[in-house]
Amino acid sequence: MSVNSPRKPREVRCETKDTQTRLLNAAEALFIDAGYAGMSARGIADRACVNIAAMAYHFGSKQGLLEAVLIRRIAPINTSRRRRLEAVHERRAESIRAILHAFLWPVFFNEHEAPARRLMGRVMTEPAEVIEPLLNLGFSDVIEQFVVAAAACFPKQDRALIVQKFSFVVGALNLTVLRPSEHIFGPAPAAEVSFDRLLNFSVDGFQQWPSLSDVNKDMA
Amino acid sequence: MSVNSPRKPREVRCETKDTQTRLLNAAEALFIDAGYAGMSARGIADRACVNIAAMAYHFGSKQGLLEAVLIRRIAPINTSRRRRLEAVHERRAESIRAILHAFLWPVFFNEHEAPARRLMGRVMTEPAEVIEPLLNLGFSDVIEQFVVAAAACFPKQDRALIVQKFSFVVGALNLTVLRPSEHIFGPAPAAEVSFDRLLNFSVDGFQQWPSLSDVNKDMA
DNA sequence: ATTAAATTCAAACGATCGTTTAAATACAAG
DNA sequence: CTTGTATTTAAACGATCGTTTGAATTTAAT
Repeated sequence: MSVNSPRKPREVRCETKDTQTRLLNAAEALFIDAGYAGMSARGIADRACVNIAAMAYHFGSKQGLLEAVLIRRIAPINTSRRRRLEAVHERRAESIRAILHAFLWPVFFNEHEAPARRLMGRVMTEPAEVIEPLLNLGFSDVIEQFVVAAAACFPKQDRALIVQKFSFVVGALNLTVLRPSEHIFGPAPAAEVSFDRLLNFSVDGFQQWPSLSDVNKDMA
Repeated sequence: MSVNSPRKPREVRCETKDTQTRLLNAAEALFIDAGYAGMSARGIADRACVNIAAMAYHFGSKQGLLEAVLIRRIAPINTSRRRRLEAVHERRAESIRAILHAFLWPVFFNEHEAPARRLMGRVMTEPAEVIEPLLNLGFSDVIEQFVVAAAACFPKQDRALIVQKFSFVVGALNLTVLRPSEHIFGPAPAAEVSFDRLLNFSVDGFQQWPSLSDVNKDMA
């Protein structure tokens, strides 16, 4: 069965970085492809060219390694999100576009680009017990701050509506960066293109636009 | 470790339906929670109150059981999507709202409601090798038809832009129905509420609204 | 060179994985 | 009841799982 096929032999020679970094990179790649349950300790060790026991020595356990993988990528993204949101507040430029820009930008443009993007997409789809420890690291706090900022832009809209609209943005972001099935939507556009499109789409979705009939009335 | 904790004992008595249905229901529930790699044959058998060998007898393999699970829920949804899109064409009412309505409605409102919704959300996040056999069952064909219909609504927009906007809708839909982390966005609203909000959000995102500055210019 | 700490290693642990086998049971038709 | 088919069962298969052990090796400081 293809799904349970034995591990493929590594096609590329191993990296030259230190053991911990090689473990982090290998675990990251396998987690992105197969999720937590689908990545095996031996698969990680093989890809990282380290002994199977190195994982326990450096990270305590498979779960500990995953947490280190997630923190390495997601903590910088969330830090960047916080800083950008603060900057928006400082220049009193709290438009929904500026807020969503601050939320989306760090995912598409950061020092680790693609791996960080796909990690961000994968982690949200994992079972609750896998990501629960991560959520306690300030992930939901950042979301909360952005929801508050977005709600301030639309004082007439229900708070619950704002929350759900924000979840729509997160969902669209997830599928965009994870790209689980290029068979369906084709190859991913450049990050700059996807970012612009997603930002425009999200801003328009957040806006409470007049209905089309009203617009036509105004035209008349 | 909580992630690798032993299977919890079933708290509810087993269903009274036939073996195949019990297997399908059990596999569906475990797949929704943990994905393909995270659901075990013995966990399925335990939950369905059947012998471990029953899975191979009735469905050939774990993979065969998963395919049956997916077909049972997703085929009706896609059939409904096709019918509704055809109806839109027949009454010559091809607005983006009507098209997205036809696409989203069958996910929120069908005879199996919540299980079908969450299955739909989970399957899109699985590794490619897991869902590949499913995609050959007309899944991507349906998407393609809707993309064509949506593109016809906006002849001035790039086809690639339409495709990506549609992927945004699918992503927002996925997170809405999967709800991997209620810790972040709180409990899910009623299906009717989520459907309305997602439809409005998606329609507005698809529209090529004038920029805010242009609107203000028109107001002046 | 000697010592001590840090790291890597081969090997094995018990547990669980998906799957298979062959016997036991249930069931329907003659 | 008898026969034959359909289904369920207990038991075991080899493979892989995450983790642990203790010795070998490397590294750095004296």
